Amino acid sequence: MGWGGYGHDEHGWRKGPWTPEEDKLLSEYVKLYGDGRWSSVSKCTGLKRSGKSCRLRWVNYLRPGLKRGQLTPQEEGIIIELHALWGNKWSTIASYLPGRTDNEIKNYWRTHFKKRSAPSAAFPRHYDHQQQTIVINSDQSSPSAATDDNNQLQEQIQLVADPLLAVDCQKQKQQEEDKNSTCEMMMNPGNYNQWPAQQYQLVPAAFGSGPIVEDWLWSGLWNFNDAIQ
DNA sequence: AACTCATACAACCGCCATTCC
DNA sequence: CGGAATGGCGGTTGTATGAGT
Repeated sequence: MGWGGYGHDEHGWRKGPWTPEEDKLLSEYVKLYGDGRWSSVSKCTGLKRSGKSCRLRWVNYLRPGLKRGQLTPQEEGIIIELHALWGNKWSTIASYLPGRTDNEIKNYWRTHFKKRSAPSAAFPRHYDHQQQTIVINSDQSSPSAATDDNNQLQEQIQLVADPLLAVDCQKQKQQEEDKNSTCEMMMNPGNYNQWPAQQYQLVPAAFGSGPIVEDWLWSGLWNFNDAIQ
C-alpha cells in the first residue's frame, strides 16, 4: 500500500505509510501515557508525525482488539441496518461492531453500496437471502415453542423511534404497543403486506444474542428492506 | 501473458466541536 | 469571554491486489 514514497508537510511532519519502527514508537507511547494526548507524541517519542496522524494510526491499525479480515454476514447486516437508521454516522455504527473501525466500515460501505441506490440492491453479493431467512413458525405442532420464541423475541426487540430514548409515558406506551405489533409481524410475516415505518425497525442482532434471535432479525431485516422500497 | 476493472485498504484533508489558556 | 490548540469525524484519494477477459 504505497503512497509514492515519503514526504513532509509544511510543518515538517512526516507523511505517507507508517514504518514498523514508527508503529513501535507509537505503541510504546500509548502504553506509557495512554491514548488521548496525541499532540505530545512527537515531543515524547521523537516521532515526526502529527497528533492527528498518530491518533488515526492507533485507532485504525495499532489499537488492541481490532479484527482483521472480511466482515461477516452478520456484521454486514448490522452495518446495513444501522446505516438505514443513522446514515453516515460511521463512528456510531462502528461502536456496535467491536473490533471494527469507522474507517473500515466507511470503506466497506463505499466499495459495496455507494453506486447503488435502492436499499434492497445494496446487499453484498455473497449474502444469501434464502440461506439466512428461516421459516417463521415452522414448528406449528408445538404452540408452546412458538410462544417461547415470541417471548424471547419480545425481549430482543427494542423500538428505536428515538434511538436515544423514549421520553414520556405516552411515547413509552406507544412504543410498547408498537413493539408488540412488530413482534407479531415477525412471528407471522405472511399476514402483513406492510412493515412498520422506518422508525420501528429492529435493533440489530448485536444487541441480542443467540442464533435464533439473529435469524429472526435477519428475516425481519429483509422484510423491512422490501417494505421501504 | 497482458490488460482492465473492481475491491480492499491505508492515509490524508477539511470541517466542526470541545477543551485549554 | 475569546482565541488557539486539539481531537474526532466524515469525505476523499491513491495504490496494491486479484479476478476476469
